[in-house]
This record gives sequence, C-alpha cells and structure tokens, in this order.
Amino acid sequence: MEQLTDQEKARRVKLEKLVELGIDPYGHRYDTKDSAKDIKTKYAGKSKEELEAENNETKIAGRIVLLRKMGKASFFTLKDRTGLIQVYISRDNVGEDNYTLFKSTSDTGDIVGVSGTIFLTDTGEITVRCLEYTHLSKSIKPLPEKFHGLTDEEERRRKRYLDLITNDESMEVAILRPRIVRSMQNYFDSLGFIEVETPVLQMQRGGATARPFVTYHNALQSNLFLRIATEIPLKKLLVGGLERVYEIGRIFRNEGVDSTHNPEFTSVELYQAYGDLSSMMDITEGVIKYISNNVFNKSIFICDGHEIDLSKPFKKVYMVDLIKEKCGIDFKSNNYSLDEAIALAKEHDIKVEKHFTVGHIINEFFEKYCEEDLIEPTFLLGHPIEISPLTKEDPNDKRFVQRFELYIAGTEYANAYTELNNPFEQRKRFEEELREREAGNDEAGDIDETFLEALEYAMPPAGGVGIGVDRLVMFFTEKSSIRDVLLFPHMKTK
RNA sequence: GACCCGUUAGCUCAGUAGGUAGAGCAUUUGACUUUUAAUCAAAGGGUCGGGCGUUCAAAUCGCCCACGGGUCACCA
Repeated sequence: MEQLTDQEKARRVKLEKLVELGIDPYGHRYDTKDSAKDIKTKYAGKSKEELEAENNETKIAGRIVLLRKMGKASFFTLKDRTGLIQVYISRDNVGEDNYTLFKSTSDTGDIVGVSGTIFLTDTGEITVRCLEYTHLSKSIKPLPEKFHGLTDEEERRRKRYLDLITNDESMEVAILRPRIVRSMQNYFDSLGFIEVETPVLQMQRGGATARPFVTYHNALQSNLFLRIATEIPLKKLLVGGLERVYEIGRIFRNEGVDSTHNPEFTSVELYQAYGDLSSMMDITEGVIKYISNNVFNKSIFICDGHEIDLSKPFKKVYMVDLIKEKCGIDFKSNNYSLDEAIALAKEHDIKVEKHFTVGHIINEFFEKYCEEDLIEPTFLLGHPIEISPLTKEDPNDKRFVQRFELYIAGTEYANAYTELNNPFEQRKRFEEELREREAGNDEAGDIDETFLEALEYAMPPAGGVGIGVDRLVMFFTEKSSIRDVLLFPHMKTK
C-alpha cells in the first residue's frame, strides 16, 4: 500500500463517518426520474414564478463535479451521462441531519442522488432544489482540477474514466463513435446486407499483407493467428449464397504504433455478389454521405487542416496518371522492364526491395510523390496487379487490377475491388505471393487451400470494400490521433 | 528503429551565473441561506520520473534507463 496523501486520508475519514451514521459508502440502486439534459430541455424558458407555481418534482443521480459549500445552504453541480445540472441544498429544505450529512461527508467525485423540485436561481440557472440527499458512492481519490481538467495526454489515455469525467469532448467522441457505427449498419442493412461475425482466431493468415500476432492453443497444440483481415471468410459466405454480407470487426496487426495505427483496430468489410468496383464506389461514397447527413447533419469537416466538403461528388483518378503528372513518367504507355523501372526508381530516390517488381515500383512512386496531395475525397484507381493478390485484373491491361482506394487529406480510408473469383488465377496469385515471401517480403501471405476450394464451388462475381472505422471516426470527429477515438488505446505498461 | 521535446504537490503550471522548492485549484480549520472557476481568513501538503556521475553544493550540468508527445522511417 502506498502512502496516502492528506486528501485521501480526509476522504477516508468522511467514509468512516458515513459508516458511523449507518450509511453504506458504496450504496444501492437509485431510480431516477430525469437526466440532467431532460431537466434542462423540459423546463427551458420558464419563468421563476411559473416554475415556483408548478413545483415540478424530479429525481436525479450523478457525480459531484463542483461544490460550493456555505453555512446553511450550498450549491453543487452534478454530472450524469447527459451533462451538468446544478443542485441547491439548504438546511431548511432537507433538515438539519440531512444537511449535516451532506456538508460533512460530501466531496467532489462522490456519486449522489437528489430528489427535489425545479426552480430558477436569481442568476437564471435551472436548478434542482434538493428535498432529499442520498449518498450513493464515495470517491476516496480527488478529481483532477476543476477548471483545467486532466490535460496530460498519457493520464487521459491510461485513466480514460478521469478523462471522460473531466473532458466533455472525450465523452462526446465516446458517444459519437457508436452512433457512426450504428448509422453505417443502418445504411448497409437498408441495402439488404447481412451483418455477420467470423473468427478472430485463424489457422492461416490472409486477406491482407501484414505481420500477424501469433498465439497458442493449448488443447489443439497449435499456433493460431489473430486475423489481419476479415476478407477470406466473408468471401466464403458469398460462395455459400449469403450474397450481401458485411462484418464490423476487430483486426490485429503486429506493426508500429503511431497516431494513425493501433495494434488492434476496427474495420468494416462488405461484399456484394453480382456487384463490381463501381457498385463499391456507390456504397462507399453513399455510406460516408449518409453518416454525415444522419449523424452530423452537415457536410463540411476539417481534416488535417483542410476543409473537406462531402456534398461534392468524390473524384476519380488513376495511379499511373498521377505519377505521370507529378514525375513525368508514363508507366501506362511504356511497358518498362524491371531493370528500367529500377533505374527510374533510383533516379527518383526510391528504395527498391529485393522482392520488387515493376508493380511495386509504380506503387512506391505513388506513395512517395502523389499520396499526400489527394486532399479532396478521391477514388484512386488502377493499382498494379502485384500488390493486389485478391483482385480481378483489368481486362484492358493485365498489369493492373480493378481496384480503388479512397483518399481524403492524404490518408487512405477505404480499399475496394472487383473480387477475383477464378480459382485458377487465385492459385497463381497465391503462388506469386509465396515467391515474394521467399524473396524476403515477410508480410506476404500463405496459400489458403480452404479458400481455393471454396472458389472451386464457384463464387459469384462480386465487389468488395474495406473501410477503416477508426479513421472514419477520426474524420467525422475531427481528431488527428487514433488514440482520441479509442477509449483504451494501446499503451506500454509503466 | 532514428531524431526532437516533455516528466516538479492530488490536478494545472512557474522555477538558470548550480546555493534551504513556488503559485492557483484541491485539502484541513473557521465565517457565510441564491452560489456558479463562490468569496474571505489561517494551516498542512514535495525522494523535483528512476539510476549513475561532475561539484563544497544538482529540479537546474553530463551519461544511461523508463514512460509520454511530436517528426520521420515502417505500414495495401
């Protein structure tokens, strides 16, 4: 047990006092009648006299966040999930004993119940006149400072509960995130999509290139991977005839941690039988606009210092055209050999890995010279086939595939393709990936025989899209760090 | 993984020719029946992130470590 501060000691003395008075410091059920917000909206605009005449009764509960104790009457501010409400408590209203109980045992941070009537103070604030004060739960640690709150980023994230008590914005994000997700579900459901859940623990990694977390199953005596994507099982469901499926799920990637990457994050992946790339564009653009209208009722959001207007149609641009524009190299018309491409890469200060092919180099050109300039919502099209192992090729140019990534303010938000459903071609792509892995790309996947077998039963032609939920929440809540939209972001143990 | 910045009272922050550690809020005691960052008076509260070193003397200078923030690298 560490040394107690004087404040902690003082609070424990008050706790003892409650026990002596026969009051459980950690109390019981308390049925409220209103929330803070209920009261404020219900009685807004009424005059002092009207409220006095109506004598409206209420019953509320919450945490004391501000306390103004005076001789025979006091004020305190109660905070519940909806906000703040002021309470007036006086000896004449609650009686000598109840007032003494309040005055001698309450602290900021305590959770209490109040029943009373509504009135307007001289300064015009809607206030609950306490007629009965009920202690519910004792806080034996002091709350962060009432005015500045908790500002230390580390403490805010490690002790999110204090952040939520102190910083309204954190509470707001916590509430907005599920509303965004729910809105997304409503939109997909309205289009006939079925939400499913697929395993987090997998025998094989796949559906993306990323380093996985590995865990061990004791009874099976085998290693399991935490999924790095939901793609493969969802496509098996297309084979099974579900036709329109999506999953909102936690993904795990064993990679670096920074302001846009958390080891576990949430994605939504959606697959539509008989659809293709352009169906996915409609759905992606549609869901984002749907959220902006239904949750936020506005179309302009500030992202990384840029004003982004979602009411405009999203742009479309081809990767090779962008590179031509920025670097003057035309990868489309010139069918460069690998050696030529490597030479161009070196001229342009691009690091070439051992496993690189022309397609990888094209992608590097895009990432180095073009990505950050995609500010307006833009569908980036025409990815090289080598970096897209699960995507149907472009029938007009087999070096590229039918794929798009959605960029806003230089950041990727979605990734979609016309799904590869040819089992022969899929096997070839897996084999190429395996070669890449042998050449040194430790993020390339394995051959997934269970998936190939599913494809052999015929998967309908389909479009699929994956959207980063955390990043979408960051966009809509105008946060620059993923840690601001996760209640409990990954932190090192101290 | 590299570099930069930060870590001082419960919280928010000051604090260099190196010379006994400060404020506001919070706490304790007293006053106060419409306050609202309540006010007034008094008091208590610190191993200055951890370790090592330089020095008569380190919150302050140097080195190492931990954690956090940022930039970059990595990252479909």
